[in-house]
Amino acid sequence: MSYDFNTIEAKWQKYWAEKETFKAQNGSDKPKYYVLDMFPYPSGAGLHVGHPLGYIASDIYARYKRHKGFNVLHPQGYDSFGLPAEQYAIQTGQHPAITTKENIARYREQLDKIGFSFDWSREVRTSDPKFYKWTQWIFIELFNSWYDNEENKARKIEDLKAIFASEGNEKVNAVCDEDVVQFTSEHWNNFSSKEQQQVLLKYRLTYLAETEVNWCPQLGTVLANDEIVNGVSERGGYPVIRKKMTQWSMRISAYAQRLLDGLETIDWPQPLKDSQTNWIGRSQGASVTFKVKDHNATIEVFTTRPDTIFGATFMTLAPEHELVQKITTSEQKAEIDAYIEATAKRSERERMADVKTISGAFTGAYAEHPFTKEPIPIWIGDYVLAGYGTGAVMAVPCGDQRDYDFAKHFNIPITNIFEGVDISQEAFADKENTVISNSGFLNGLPYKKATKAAIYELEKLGQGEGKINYRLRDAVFSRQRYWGEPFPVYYIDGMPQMIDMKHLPIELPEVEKYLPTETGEPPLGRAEVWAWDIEKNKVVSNDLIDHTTIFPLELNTMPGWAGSSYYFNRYMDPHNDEEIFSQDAITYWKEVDLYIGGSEHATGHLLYARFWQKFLFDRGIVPVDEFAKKLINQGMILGTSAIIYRISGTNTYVSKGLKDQHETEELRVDVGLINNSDELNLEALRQWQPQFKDAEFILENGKYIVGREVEKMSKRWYNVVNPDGICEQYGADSLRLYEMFLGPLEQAKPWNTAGITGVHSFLKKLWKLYHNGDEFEVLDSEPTKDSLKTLHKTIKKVEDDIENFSFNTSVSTFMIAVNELTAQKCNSKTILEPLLVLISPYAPHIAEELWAKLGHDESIATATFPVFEEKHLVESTKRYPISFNGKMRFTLELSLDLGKDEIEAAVLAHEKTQQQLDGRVPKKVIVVPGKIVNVVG
RNA sequence: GCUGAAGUGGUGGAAUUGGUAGACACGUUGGACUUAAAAUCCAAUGGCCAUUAUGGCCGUGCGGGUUCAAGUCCCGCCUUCAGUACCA
Repeated sequence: MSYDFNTIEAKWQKYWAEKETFKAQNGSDKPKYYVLDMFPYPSGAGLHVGHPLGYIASDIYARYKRHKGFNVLHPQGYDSFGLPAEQYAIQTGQHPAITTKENIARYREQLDKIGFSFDWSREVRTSDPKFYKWTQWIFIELFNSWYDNEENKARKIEDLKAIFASEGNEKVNAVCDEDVVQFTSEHWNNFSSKEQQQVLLKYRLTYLAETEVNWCPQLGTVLANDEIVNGVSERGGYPVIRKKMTQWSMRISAYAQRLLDGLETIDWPQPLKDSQTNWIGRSQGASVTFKVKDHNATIEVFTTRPDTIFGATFMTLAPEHELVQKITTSEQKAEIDAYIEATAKRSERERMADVKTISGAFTGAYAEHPFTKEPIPIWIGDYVLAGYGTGAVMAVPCGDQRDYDFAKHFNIPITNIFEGVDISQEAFADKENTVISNSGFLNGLPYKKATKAAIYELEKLGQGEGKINYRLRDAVFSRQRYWGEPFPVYYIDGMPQMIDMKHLPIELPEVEKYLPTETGEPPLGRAEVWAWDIEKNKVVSNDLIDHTTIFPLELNTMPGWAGSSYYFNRYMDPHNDEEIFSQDAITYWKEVDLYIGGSEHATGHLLYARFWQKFLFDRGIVPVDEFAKKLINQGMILGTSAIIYRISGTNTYVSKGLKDQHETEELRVDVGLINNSDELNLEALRQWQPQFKDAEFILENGKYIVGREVEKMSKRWYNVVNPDGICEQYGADSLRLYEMFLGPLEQAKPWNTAGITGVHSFLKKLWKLYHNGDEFEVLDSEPTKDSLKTLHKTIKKVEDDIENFSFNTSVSTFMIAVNELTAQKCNSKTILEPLLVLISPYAPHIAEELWAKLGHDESIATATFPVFEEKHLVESTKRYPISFNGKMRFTLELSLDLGKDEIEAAVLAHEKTQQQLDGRVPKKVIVVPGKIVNVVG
């Protein structure tokens, strides 16, 4: 019987599904282990071979952990809200729910063919109302919370109301909007309900605010910072402009420090941690308040170098700074207005691309230096960003290159406050080697002491304090889209009201078109039934809005990251309609032990998910404040495009080796048209696209050889390889092994279908090992010492490899083992049975088949991982470290079972006499001039 | 510019962490089997030189250094990829 992988794989996939082999129980005597993949967005294009890489790795680990006696949770689901389905709906009128459902069905079919051990009974979809009920619930919880800096955690808004009612807000140390004014309990109690709501909104963890947002006109929506790449939208590459809008925001800035601190406690890749650290952007310094001369106004700046305050010879405000209009003198007004207009016109992208050009304008106003009381001219310039710090800087040209360049450009005086430093060419920014001079009370002090002293003096004046500033901004949470979670929010008198939890979910209404309305409202503005009846507690028709009992509902939807910020917890108890998850479930599973996914989510999903987890922790809903202990970023699998060379102006194509003789242009063709040796199938090409029907070819040695280029797998380059075809031709086990064999999990690597024959023939050899001719035959015979050695060597290596996520090398180990066992003609059950368990995480189908043939009724998934016994390896070479002449240290590799002293003596003896060692002679002794370095037995 | 990772045969990649560099596989070449092809099996395969046993020299981006011993450690360069960018 030959290795009929198609039949075997279909059989076992059906078996696993029917027997629910991989269904996880909430609770067990075994220790728990939670292995999670980043759930996919089901796009219309289906899976290519790059997608399953991480899933295969996590599946191997999950299956391994089951063999090791763990109760493993390994779920899968779909991140099914998103822009592509909506764009498709706009173009075709097809409801996104239908497109999404179809795409999911296709994904599932493809995933099933690869033989994953997912517990599909726990599947979640973010676009399923049963799921987004809980997304809405978390939103409400955030709305009903505030961040207490004293306790350093989120607390219920009820607590805050109680504090306001009894003592006002004077003593409250909370993360809140900057414009809150102080009030007493008496004030509070006399506020109208609306006034109270307005005040509370400034404290809530999700709040409504007029914010300047990244507006993308082409997409008709607001984008978060991480959805913008190089000043254009990540999806589609459209321009993005700044615009003021009333939006929901998430007060993630409250968690900036804890998000940083938490990184210390989790085992995530350093590059990923670095980019989160960078994104949060903590900088320590001071805030300094400058009085504006002749105005009742002050300018607050943030600086990391308060020690250089005596070097401040001017100030620069961002053009958008609110004080600009107020302080600009009439003589300077025209110039300032012109400059502001010019900068506003420049897109974010132009501003970024053009950082070299120095521009700015003088307001005519002066600030007063806190210590010298000298006047300091106030300028505006677009190198100061409105969105960072206070949107204003004290410019110290001698210590900051940008200030220096600005000063030179506008002929502003530069004062040198550094001892023994030449600043005639450039600014001096080396903190560590700074000695301050020309700076009053700071003279002679180094950076650290000067900083301390400056802050101390500023505090005395009441014009500054030490401060930590973060780059991390609150996250805008509104999207002007249809295909997202609706907010559980209606408005009374312009103030947002939460819909009671028991009426959730608020389901998406039907609309006839998925575009924004003519008046610029989000698509939900088109819904005819989208108003809230507070008496009936249900969504009713818009016509009925009377602002007495029926009120308008929020028209925005939530962003893509809403559902993905907690889905990992929902898998623990996915069908619970009463709670987001039971406390039993979350107490048992706690957190994700291993999370595998792409590094592109570093500053998006992975940051927001950590934020929500910390919030849920503060509110006692989850037991740990980091959701994933260990995370691995799998590398991208790249495509190997095929290139043909057209002679310019003709329909003649020249083979790669001859292309230099002609003037050619490159065209990419489908990689499916290429055989294993880069030869193009001309007939298939002619049929592929009409333009090649009458093409002519200049061949070399009778063949057309294509050029190859490694690049991202994409339909555009015709280099996409579909896993279905691979499964059909070589089997899922081959696909799984090959994806691992390609290279280290975390590294980007090119796909080349040709190489799969290596792992495929390994599987055929493995199959043969269990067969005598056509008959299955495994005997109860005593294993040979060599076979035991092979087995235990393999156990050791594979176990180490899996623990270190170095799956590529264990595939090689299997190959070596099978080759050795074949050469040993091993047919002993003692060897062949545990070997299957080792291989089963990688190639589960063939392992199940052979396992069943060995007479097991239960799935191999229930088998125990074989135990490594060192005694079987003692016959092999062994390393002995010895010292020699008291100084040199050697490692001797011998197949002799000798003691340390004997070896030392033996080596000395051998070196001198080349005589026998204890009756046995090492095969080879490597000698470097006069000294033995290595002995190989 | 800054941060991080990495440079090993024709290719993907190994190397027990300082101890025989190139495991394993692809590809290539030769051979066996076959009418033929596919499949399968065997052999060779870093470079140069020598050779009808065996052998020698050079080799892990470049230049130095430490060491009996360096792909691995140290110093200085070069290149590539990824992230980030007027962050005060």
